[in-house]
Amino acid sequence: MQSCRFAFAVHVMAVLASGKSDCCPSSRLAQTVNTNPVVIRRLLIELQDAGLISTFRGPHGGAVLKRKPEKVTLREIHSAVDQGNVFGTHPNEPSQECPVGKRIGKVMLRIQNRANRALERELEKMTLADVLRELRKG
Amino acid sequence: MQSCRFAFAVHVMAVLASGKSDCCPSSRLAQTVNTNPVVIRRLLIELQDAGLISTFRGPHGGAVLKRKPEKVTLREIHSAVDQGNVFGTHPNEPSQECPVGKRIGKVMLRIQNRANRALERELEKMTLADVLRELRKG
DNA sequence: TTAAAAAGTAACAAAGTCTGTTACAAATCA
DNA sequence: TGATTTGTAACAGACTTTGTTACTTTTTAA
Repeated sequence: MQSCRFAFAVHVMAVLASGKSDCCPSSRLAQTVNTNPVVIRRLLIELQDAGLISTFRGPHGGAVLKRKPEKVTLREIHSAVDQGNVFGTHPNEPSQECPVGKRIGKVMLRIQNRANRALERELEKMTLADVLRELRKG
Repeated sequence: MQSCRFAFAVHVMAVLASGKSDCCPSSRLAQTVNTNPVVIRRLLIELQDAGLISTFRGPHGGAVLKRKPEKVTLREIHSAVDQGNVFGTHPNEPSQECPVGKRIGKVMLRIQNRANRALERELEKMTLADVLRELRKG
């Protein structure tokens, strides 16, 4: 299966950005995403490490955005929660006796890098503010 | 983990393209990729369905390219063996009571489509002939 | 006609990943 | 001091992926 962490993260960030409340606890985020609070907290840690949010403990604690939605790109959210490879590589080393097998690894790495960067470029074009606009449009 | 099918498929196509032999059996392909012949045969079926190769049974059977390497893009190879979503969506339906949860699905679909298309555009720029050139360069 | 070689296919095992869950420790506030 | 919330560890269940075995079907050639 594919990971849904990016979808969860965009959802969480959108809720925080449309925030009527200052601090949103993981329990509330979990309700709207429809998952377990621990799943959300694990996400929040990654978003926090990426500098996108802050979290606070204790009563009235929770998560808040550190930046305005216009200043948060989807690339930042993506790279915060998803390790960045679009597709996988050979799990076992190919035959070093075959001229293709001997060098395919390096070539695949270049292809991977180009694919990763293309994805990042596209995600860089979209901000959390764009997501909010789309949400309002319906 | 991520699927390595695309890497395997590019490897296989490169071997077929650099083909000293007309027909390459799955057993030989499996050797250079370093995996099991059945894994290769499953790939070959998908490449065949995509119109990129032909396979033949019986002695001296195996796989052959149907087109010249210059006419095969990496996008074609990719879409032949990888279902085309860069990242996953919510496994459980989000809360329909939350204004974000209610509409995030559609918005994520648009984001997904843009990401998928960006990846395809990049892979479309590279052909199997480019891969062969890179392999020779080292 | 028969034997050998190859793809096609089904069934299953093993490993890994991912989400979800429970439980508890640490921190914070009233 | 007690309530609330994050942080964190441990584990279960489901799913995906690769690899493996075994068998059928097709094809070639002796």
